[in-house]
Amino acid sequence: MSQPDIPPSPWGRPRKRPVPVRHPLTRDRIVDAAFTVLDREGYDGLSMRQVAAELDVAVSALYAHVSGKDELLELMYHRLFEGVELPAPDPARWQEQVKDYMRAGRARLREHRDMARISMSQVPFTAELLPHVEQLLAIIRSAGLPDRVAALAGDLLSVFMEGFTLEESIWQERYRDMDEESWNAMRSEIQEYFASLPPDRFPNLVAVAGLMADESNDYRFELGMEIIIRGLASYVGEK
Amino acid sequence: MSQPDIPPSPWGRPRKRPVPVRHPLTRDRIVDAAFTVLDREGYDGLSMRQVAAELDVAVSALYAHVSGKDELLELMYHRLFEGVELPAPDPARWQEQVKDYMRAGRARLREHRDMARISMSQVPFTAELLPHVEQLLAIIRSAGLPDRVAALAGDLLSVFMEGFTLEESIWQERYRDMDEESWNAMRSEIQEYFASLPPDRFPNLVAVAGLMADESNDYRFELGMEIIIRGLASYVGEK
DNA sequence: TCTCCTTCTGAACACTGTTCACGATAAAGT
DNA sequence: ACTTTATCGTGAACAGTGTTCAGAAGGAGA
Repeated sequence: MSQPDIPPSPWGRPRKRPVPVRHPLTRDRIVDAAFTVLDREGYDGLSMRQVAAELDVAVSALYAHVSGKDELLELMYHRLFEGVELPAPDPARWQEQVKDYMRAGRARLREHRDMARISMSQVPFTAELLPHVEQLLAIIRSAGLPDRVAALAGDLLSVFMEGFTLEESIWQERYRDMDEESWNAMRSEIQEYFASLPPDRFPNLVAVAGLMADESNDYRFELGMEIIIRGLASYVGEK
Repeated sequence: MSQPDIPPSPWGRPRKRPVPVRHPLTRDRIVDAAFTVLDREGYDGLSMRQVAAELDVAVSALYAHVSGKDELLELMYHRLFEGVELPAPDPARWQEQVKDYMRAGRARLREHRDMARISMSQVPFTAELLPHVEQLLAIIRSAGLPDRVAALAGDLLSVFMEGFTLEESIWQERYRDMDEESWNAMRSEIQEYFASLPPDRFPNLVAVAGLMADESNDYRFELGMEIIIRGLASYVGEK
């Protein structure tokens, strides 16, 4: 089961040695608690002290298992990728496979409040994540894209997925403590606002006002993917 | 012209004081100081106290002009858009116009350290920014894209621009305090690292290793824009 | 000169991430 | 069984954060 170790990336931050603990505090338990706090308090309320409190433990105890908050965030980010299945590349279905990869990513980001914010400040090039990068790259390269496009496509797709989900979650967070009623009021207010802009100065915004305040994020995400993939597909066969 | 300081005699009444408030605090001066601090200390070092110190003023003075740090960040974000020229849409050149818009955005983000991080957590839908959104939308709609695509295109393009620049700046920041030499060492190390991955498990990463560690960010940005625009262009005429 | 009013100050509050000398505790050695 | 030893967790402290608020300073108007 144990594969040969992937050498640690030179830019990754040095880890604390994984000391086998008999009992309680482990990195995993800390990460679990961190997610609990994140979901309850949001990103701005995610503090080492809150995590420690969640575990009924002194703050300083955390630092024996985790080098600091940065590493904790990194570990949370890694959680995102745990247990995702990586299908074998099927050149005939590369577009659908890419979309599935993106959909899965967005879904996982949405599982935890403010997760997109954490994800955005991480660079997915640590050793643990290489298999996923490799897999996406495999799917894209199997489609017959030129290497210079393939090398960028992963970034492009990830940036869209994370950025889109981040924007989604910012809106969501902004109206977090609003009841259904005032949220609907707000929505129609926004729509009215766009529609009521001076049409001579904002003709285009007014024209698409209905579409912009439309809340079908799923559709918008699908369309965004389709646009990018069409762009990628236009390079198939090029050198 | 300031006079040389005479130490106050301990028995005398406290003199009226050192910093004459020649011209008063304004939002603009505060934002200026914030940028100075940002460039010197980075995002994590951008604190209200540092900004106040930059202006030789007590922290609490800031709160008379700015509701809090959030608003300060928003004002900084608005600065980004000040003085950008908005060309009249020319349907024949829409692709180049979109690219120019993106290039300008990236350039402005790169003018200040960590600016991409600030930008990423802002949603460009405040009243001051509407003309810019309108303008980009005008260019896109002039190209003959269906409205549902046009309504998303602005988001898609912005997300790419900001996300790309953010990733750029994360790398840049990570190796901020490195001299030229150790940075080159690091670069070849990274390239070696990718090339030295077990080829049976990471055939695709190994294959494009050279391209990934390639540092021509400008080229990658151009290519990314081209991909998205090709995707958009594929919708021209569709309904 | 006296009052009003705006602008700025100083101190305080409740937090934050991180470090470190110190105890408790359980395993290992005798 | 008793002692040693090493590890894990504690509590307190440090230096910093955003924000608030009573009050002082200074100029304008009466």
